[in-house]
Amino acid sequence: MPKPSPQSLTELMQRAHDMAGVSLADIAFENGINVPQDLKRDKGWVGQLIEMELGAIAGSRPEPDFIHLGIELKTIPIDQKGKPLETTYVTVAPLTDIHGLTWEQSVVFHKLQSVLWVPIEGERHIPVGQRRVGTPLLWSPSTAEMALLKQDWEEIMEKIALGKVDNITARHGEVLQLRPKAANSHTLTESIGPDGTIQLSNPRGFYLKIPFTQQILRNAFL
DNA sequence: AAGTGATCATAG
DNA sequence: CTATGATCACTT
Repeated sequence: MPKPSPQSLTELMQRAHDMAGVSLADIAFENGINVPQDLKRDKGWVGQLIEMELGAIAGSRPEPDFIHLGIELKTIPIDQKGKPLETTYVTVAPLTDIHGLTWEQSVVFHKLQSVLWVPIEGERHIPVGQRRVGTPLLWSPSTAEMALLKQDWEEIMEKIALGKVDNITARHGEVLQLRPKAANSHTLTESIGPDGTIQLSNPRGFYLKIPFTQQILRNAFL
């Protein structure tokens, strides 16, 4: 029995706050879900579990989790100090038909307009079921954060447009980086080649780097 | 230990 | 394959 989608921001935040301090095993039990021994083969398990508990719309549509509220849900694994353990995936990167695409039109821009961060204990020595949910945080980028994101996005997209996608590494970008996003390194998708024609490359995705998300969480709890 | 590149499951 | 949800695991 799926949970109904929250009808207001207030209701969503109320539900999110009610999860704080609760273990994943408890939340899984409530939803009739089994807890995996580890996340090696269940990498998206925590995210799916929280989506279910909060009543997010299921599916893999390229839309916000709470479309009617314009809010994107992101769980983020943290250590005991509250520091993120992993980078945060944002979206796949368009590698073709990007002529004239602006930052304001980009999927990254829209996805990060309003994000509900749900920190989850993520250290590997803690059994998955015993990991607890932290205090939720509704975030929208500040002017400064937005400027950093825009700058990185524009630099990365310019390289893609110039046919240099295969030369871009995760080192590019201060807060936003481009990394492989595929089943494996042999997966191919169309991209722009050095000569301007269509070629094949490993699909890429945009990720938020750890120091950036760490600041977001830190600012909220200071 | 941090950071980058690779990978896993599932829905459509 | 694309897009959703991310974490794994090797290199530095």
